[in-house]
Amino acid sequence: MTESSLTKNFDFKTREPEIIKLWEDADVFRPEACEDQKAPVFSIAMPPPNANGELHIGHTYGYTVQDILGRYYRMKGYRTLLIPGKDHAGIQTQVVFEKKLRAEKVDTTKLTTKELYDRCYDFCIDRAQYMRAQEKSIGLSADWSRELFTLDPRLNKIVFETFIKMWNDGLVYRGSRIVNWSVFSQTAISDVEVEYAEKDGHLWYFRYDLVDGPLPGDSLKLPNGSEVTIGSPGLVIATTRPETMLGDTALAVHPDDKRYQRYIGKEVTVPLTNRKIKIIADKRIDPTFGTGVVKVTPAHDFTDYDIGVTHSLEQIQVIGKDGLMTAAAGVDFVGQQSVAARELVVTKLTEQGLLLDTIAMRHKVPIGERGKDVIEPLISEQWFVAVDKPGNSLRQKALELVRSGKIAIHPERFKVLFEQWLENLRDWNISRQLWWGHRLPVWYKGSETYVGLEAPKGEGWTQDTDVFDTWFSSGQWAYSTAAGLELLDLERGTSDFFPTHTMVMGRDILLFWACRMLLMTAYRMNTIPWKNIYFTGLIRDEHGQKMSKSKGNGVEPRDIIAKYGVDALRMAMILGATPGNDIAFAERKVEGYSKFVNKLWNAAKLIEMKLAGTTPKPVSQYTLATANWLSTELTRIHAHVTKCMDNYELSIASGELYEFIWGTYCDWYLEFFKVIADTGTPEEKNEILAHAVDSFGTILAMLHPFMPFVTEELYQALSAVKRKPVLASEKWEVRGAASSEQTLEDAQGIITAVRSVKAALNLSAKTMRIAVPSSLGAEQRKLVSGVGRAELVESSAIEQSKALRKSAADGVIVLELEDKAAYRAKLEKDLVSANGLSATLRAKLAGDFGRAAKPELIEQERVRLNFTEQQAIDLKAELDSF
RNA sequence: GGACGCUUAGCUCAGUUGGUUAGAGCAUCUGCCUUACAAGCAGAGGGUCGCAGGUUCGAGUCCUGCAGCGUCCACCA
Repeated sequence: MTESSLTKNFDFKTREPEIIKLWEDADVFRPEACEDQKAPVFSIAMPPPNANGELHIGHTYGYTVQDILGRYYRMKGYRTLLIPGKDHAGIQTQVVFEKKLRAEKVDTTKLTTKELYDRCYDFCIDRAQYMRAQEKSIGLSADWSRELFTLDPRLNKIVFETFIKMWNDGLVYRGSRIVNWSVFSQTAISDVEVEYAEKDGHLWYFRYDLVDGPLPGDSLKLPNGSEVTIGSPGLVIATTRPETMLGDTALAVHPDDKRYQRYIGKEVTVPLTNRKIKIIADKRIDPTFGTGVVKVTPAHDFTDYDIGVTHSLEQIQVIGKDGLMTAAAGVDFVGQQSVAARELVVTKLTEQGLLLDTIAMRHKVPIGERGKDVIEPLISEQWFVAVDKPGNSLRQKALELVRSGKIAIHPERFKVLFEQWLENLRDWNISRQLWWGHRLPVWYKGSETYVGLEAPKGEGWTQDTDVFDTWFSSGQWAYSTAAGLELLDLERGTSDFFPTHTMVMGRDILLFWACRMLLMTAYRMNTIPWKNIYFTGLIRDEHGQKMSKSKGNGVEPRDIIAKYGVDALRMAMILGATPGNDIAFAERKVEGYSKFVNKLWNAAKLIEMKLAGTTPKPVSQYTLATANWLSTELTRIHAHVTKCMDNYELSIASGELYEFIWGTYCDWYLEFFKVIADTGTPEEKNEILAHAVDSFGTILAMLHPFMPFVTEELYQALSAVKRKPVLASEKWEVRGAASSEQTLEDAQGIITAVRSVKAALNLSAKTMRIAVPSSLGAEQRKLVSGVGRAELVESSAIEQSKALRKSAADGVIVLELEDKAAYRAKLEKDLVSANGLSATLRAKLAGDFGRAAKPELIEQERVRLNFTEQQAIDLKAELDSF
C-alpha cells in the first residue's frame, strides 16, 4: 500500500502559525473579498476587550462563538465583517496603570496629566498588540485592517458629537446629586460597578427628643425586651450608620403608621448638634423595620436623597470625598475617619443616655467592583444623562425598541432583563474624576458654560477635567465603529453594515453594556444597534465554580492551546454549551476533542492513501449504494446543521457533526469505502474515490467554522479536494448529491448482528461463516463479508448442530458456531427483551393511543410490533432447536 | 422581597414544535495491536429524567405547587 504523505498526527504547534499566515496572505477576511459585492452582509462589532492585560478564557470563548458565526456566514456567501477592537476601559485601566507605575517606582505626582495620559496610551497600544496576537492565534477571522481603539480619533469625534447633541437637546446636565463615591479611586462610579458585601455590624437604637416637650403615645418594645413610650420624651430610630446622624435633616415615618401619625409635622432635636428637624411622612418608609422611624440623611443615602428632594430637605454633607468627616459634622468630629466618628457618636449618645439598645446585625455594605474599597454615597457635582425627559424620554425609546421585537434575543428570556433595567433606570452619571478617558468637551469661564468640540474663542476658558464613563463611549460602539470606518453615514442612519447583524456578549455585561448600547443607539440613530444579540454564559471550572485567581482554578488559554491545539479548545467550549447558560470547563473535555481532531486527520490519511496521488474522474451519477446512502445522510445532516447555525444553536450543530463524522462517516462509511476501493471493479473504485473526495470535502467545509486549523490543513493537503486557495472561502454546500435515496440498513444490521454474537462469545478476530437472506444485493453482500469479517455461504452449507439463526435485515441470517450452546443465555435475554417490547406495543395500540394518535404514528407502531413479534417467534424457535 | 436559571448514568452535560424501551463524552467491564487512527475498533453494564400533583391517547419536554443549588435586580434606614 502507498504511504501517506501526511504526517502521523496533526502537528498543530508548528502548523497553526503557518495557517494563520496562509489566511492573511489570501486576504479573505474582508467583506470586499466576497465574490458577490451585492450579497447580504454579516457584521459584528466585536466587544472590545480591555487593553490593559491579556486574553483570558472568557474572551477566548466569546471570540470562538463570533468566529464560528463569521466563518459560517462567509462560507454561505455573505459579505462578512468582524470588526476587532480594544477598549480603553477608563477606571480599570487607570487603576492597573497606576499600580504598574508604583511598582516601577515612578513618582506620579511629578507627571502632568498629559504625560500620564500619553504613557498610558502607549501602554494600551502595547497591550493591544499583544492581545491581537492572541486573538489571531485562536483563529479569529477578523478584518485586522479595520481594528479600532475606543480612544481612536475617528471614534472620539463621534462620541463628543453625541454628547454635544445631547446637550443641545437638553438631555445632559450638570448638577449636584448623590452618587456612589469611591474614596480609593477618588471618582464617582456607576451603580452597576457597585457590589454589596455582607458584613457583621450593629443596629443602634437611639432617641430624638421632641422640641415642644413630651407627647406620650403607644408603647414600643425594643429588641432587648425593654419598653419605651413613644413621644416621651421623643422618638426612637434604628440605624446601622450612626455617624450620618450628624447630617440628619428630618425624621420620617410611614403616613399610615398609626403609632406616629400624631407626631407628623412636629420637631425634634438632633442629638449632639442641637439642630431642630421636622418629622415628615413618606410612603418609602417600611413601618416594620426597626421602630418604624427613620433618620433622613439626604447627603449620604440614595433613598434619603430622594425623600429629601420630595420634601425639600436641606442636604448636609458630613463625610467628604476624602472619606473624612467635614466641618459640618461639628468640631468634635471634623477630620475623623467615618468609622472612628461612628464609635464616637455611639459613645457620646451612651453618655447622654440616648442610646437605648444595640443589636448585632449582618448587613450589606457597598464595595467598588474595581478597587474593592468601601463606597460612600455622597453629593457631588457631576454630569448626568436625563433618561426620562418628558417629551424626549430615552428610556421610553429604548423600551419601545426592545418591545418591538426588532431584535432577536438569544436566549429570548433575557429580554425581560432589558426591560427591567430600563424601567428602573435613574439619570445616568457619566462624568468620572479620572485622567484616563475622553475628557468632557465642556469649557467654563466664570459662570458661563460652553459645550463644543473646541474651546470658544477668547481668553479665559478652561476645560472640565472630568472624563466620560467608559460605557458612554462603548455604548456607542455599534454605530461608532461602522461610522468611524466610513461604512455608515451617521446622517443617513442605516447602511449595509448598520445595524450590525449580530452582537455576541457575555451575559455578565448585559446590564453594563447591552442596555447602554441600546439606549445610546436609540438616541443617536433612532434604531436598533444589532438585529440579533446572543448571550454566552460564563466559563466555570469543571465543578461549576467561578474561576478566580485567589482560588487558583483559572485556565490559561495558551497553556491549553500548547497542549491540545486550538481546534480542540474551540470544540470543548462550544459543544455542550447552551446560550446564556454557564459552562463547566474541564481539561479532559479538550483532550477528548483533540482525539476528534486526530480522528479526522486519520480519515484524511486513509482517503489520501487510497487516492494514491491520483484524481478520480468526475462521476455525474452515483450508482453504488454506498455512495448514495452516505450522500443521502450527508444532505440530511447538512440541512440540519445549516438550520441550527441559522438559529445560533452552535452546540447542537457541532454535536451533530461530531456524531456524524465519527459514528457514521468513519465507523461505517470509511469501512465500506475500504472494501470497495480494495476489491471493486475499476469503475467502482473510481466512483467510490470520487465520492470520498466529494463527501470529505463537504465534511471539511462543514467542520471548518468549528475547527478551522485542522480542516484548512487537510484541505491544503488533499489536492483532489481543494477547489479554492483556502478552505475559509469555500462554499457552504453539499458536494455530490445522491442520485437516489438509499439505505444500507440491511448490511449494517447483519454486520452488527455478527459482531454482537462474536463479542458475546469472545470470537472477535475470527472470520465467521454465515448465510444471509437471498434478497440481499451483491454490493451489500460484499460489504457484509468485508466489514463484518464473514464468509458468505448457503445456509445448507452450515451443519444443523452449529447453525444459529438470528433475525437481521428483514429476514433471518444463519451463523456457524462451534459451540452454539454458549450463546443460549444471550438468546434468552433477547427473547425477554423482544417479548417486553411486544407487550408494551400491543398495550399501546390496544389502548387510547390506537384511537387518538395520528394515523401515521399508529401505522409506525404496528410495523414495529410486527417486527418484534416476528423476532420473538424466531428467537423462540431458535431456543427450541437447542 | 421580585425575577430568572439549573436539578437527566459515577462525573460533566446534550435532549431542537410532547411521540421508538431517554443520549454523548469521560469513567467502569469484556474482547481485539483487523495496514487510517491503541489518541483506535467491537461489544456490554449503568438512569423510577429533584419531589408531589395536573393536562394529554402519550410528559425529561407543557401547567401548578414544593425542595435544593446558583445568578441577577430591588431593599436593607
